[in-house]
Amino acid sequence: MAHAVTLEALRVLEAIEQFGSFAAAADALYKVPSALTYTMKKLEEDLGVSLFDRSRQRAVLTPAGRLVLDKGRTILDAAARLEDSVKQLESGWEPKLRIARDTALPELPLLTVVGAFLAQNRPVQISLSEEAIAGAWDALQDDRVDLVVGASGDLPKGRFHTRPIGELEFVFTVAPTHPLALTEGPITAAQLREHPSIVVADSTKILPQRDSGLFESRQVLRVDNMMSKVQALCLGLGVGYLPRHFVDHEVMSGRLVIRECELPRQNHMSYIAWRKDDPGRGLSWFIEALAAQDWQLLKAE
Amino acid sequence: MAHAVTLEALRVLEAIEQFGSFAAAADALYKVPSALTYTMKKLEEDLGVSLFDRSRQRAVLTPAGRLVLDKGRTILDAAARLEDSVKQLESGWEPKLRIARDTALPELPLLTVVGAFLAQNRPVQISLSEEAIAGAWDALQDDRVDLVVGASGDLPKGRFHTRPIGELEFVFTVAPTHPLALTEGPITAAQLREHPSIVVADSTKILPQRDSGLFESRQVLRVDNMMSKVQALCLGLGVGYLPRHFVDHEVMSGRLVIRECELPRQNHMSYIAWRKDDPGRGLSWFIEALAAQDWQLLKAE
DNA sequence: GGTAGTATTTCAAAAATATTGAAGGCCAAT
DNA sequence: ATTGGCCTTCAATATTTTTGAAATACTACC
Repeated sequence: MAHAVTLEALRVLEAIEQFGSFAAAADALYKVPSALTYTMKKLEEDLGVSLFDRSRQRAVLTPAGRLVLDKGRTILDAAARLEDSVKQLESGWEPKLRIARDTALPELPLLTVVGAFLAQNRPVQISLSEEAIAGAWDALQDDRVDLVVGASGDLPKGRFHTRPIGELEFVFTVAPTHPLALTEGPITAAQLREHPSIVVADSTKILPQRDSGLFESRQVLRVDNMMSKVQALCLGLGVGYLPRHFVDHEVMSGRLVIRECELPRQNHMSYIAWRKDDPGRGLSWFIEALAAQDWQLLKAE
Repeated sequence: MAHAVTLEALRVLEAIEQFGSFAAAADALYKVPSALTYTMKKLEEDLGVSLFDRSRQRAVLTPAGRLVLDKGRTILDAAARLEDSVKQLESGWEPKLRIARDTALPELPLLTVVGAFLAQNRPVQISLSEEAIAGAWDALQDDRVDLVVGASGDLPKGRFHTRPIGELEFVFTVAPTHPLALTEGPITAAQLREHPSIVVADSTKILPQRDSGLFESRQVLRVDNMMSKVQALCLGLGVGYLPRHFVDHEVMSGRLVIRECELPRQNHMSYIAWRKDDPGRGLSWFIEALAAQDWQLLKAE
């Protein structure tokens, strides 16, 4: 057979893995188990590999099966997106719009904009997700999202369009109960090393951990989003820089104090970014709306 | 119908576009034209769009058809690679290995290594291509190649493994007949502006042109590889920096002269780079062989 | 350790889908 | 106008997929 794999076979494979058995998958697909057996047998035969270990009752994926499943998923994804693109071509509205927010940005402004969009009752499904550090770029890169809010850092421009939305300002904070809350003068690098620091880890799965807090601390606690970092700081588990807009409220309520630190953290420009495909009407609307939104950052330009 | 597209339909679509007509595609696919009509009709029906404009004798793609074709191609590609990965899983040898060389690197060392590989008679098809500037990274990114030799510049590390192979040294050259060949002292920025410069353009399709020669010249001639640049320089069409190893031979034969220039061009480190998938035995072999090869660069480290 | 229950496969029959070839229409070039 | 090439339609045919019943094998539970 010239070409082994079919989307149908990949779908069946995915369902089997997802539902845990041929029988369950057959139910979900409104088919009969033997139909799945047939499809999988054929795929195995055509690929010349066995995809399942059938030595026991419950069929379990072989490494080859896992490989085909993993790569197959991205193919199925791409196929689904193809269908979406076609729909977009008709109305101009994309059926789905996936938006990621960098964890350093406040959630409220985004939700406000999303609310305004939903009120228009467009045929566009919105998905929101949160990314940290380079994760936002990666998500865009890998076509896991269509629009990123708050991406920053060394931007892999070129394949993306970007638009600055403001500058993130970081302040060094500790809990009022923390030893470093009471010391005199700016906190030194030496003092820092004496205390754990809280760091938001890169949400990228692929990257070797690259951290946002850069100082070398005796111990580092990694969390995967900014709210966790705020919590950890408030509890006095460690010290670290926070975006200013996160801090104000906590300082007011006495849960955190701002200190000066010898190792300053650069401000960085925050962007919205999207892929250089032709944007649907939904994406275009969001770009404008998000750019006009107040993100509680230092003014852009 | 739940899911419209099938790989088979995409293949047919691609063949029709490639061979220019239903009839020719049918021939190529060893089918009869009406079979293709049937497949395409079904795809159109399922997608709810017409893919061909049939108002005239020869069916021609509609914009929707073009869209499906373009996106479909990458899906077909991915499917083909899936099958290759499965084969790789058995023997360890990947069926195909696509290697890109940055145009700033000499071709000979690569060909030497490739020769040594071919002599081993492995079941691996090698494809070579040439990229300029960021094109190499993009090719890797987009999965158009598996291994890049000579990538440099701000490297989007993280999702790639890299290994330095040496430092590229650039020297400013002009033809002996060129007016700037005879001036006194280092060439100034002002003098530069008086003459066209030859620039290797980014081979990336997506990026807005980003050039490797950075000075502002009155006029810029863009070429897409280093050999063209050498030719253009030898002909005295303009001036520009060249990697040293390209220059030696031309200087010996009197076709170029080296001048000093006020706007120096930084050396940059050259890398081999590959994706962080599990490498096949072919890729592993090449990584070692290429790293051990003498690239006529300044020594790495 | 037997047994009921569940999971998968096998197989032949039935259903659905794809392919074929002949016929027809239409365009374009001679 | 005529001819030849290109695409579609349609009914017949071939192929592929689905089904359900029976067979086999494993698990877990008494």
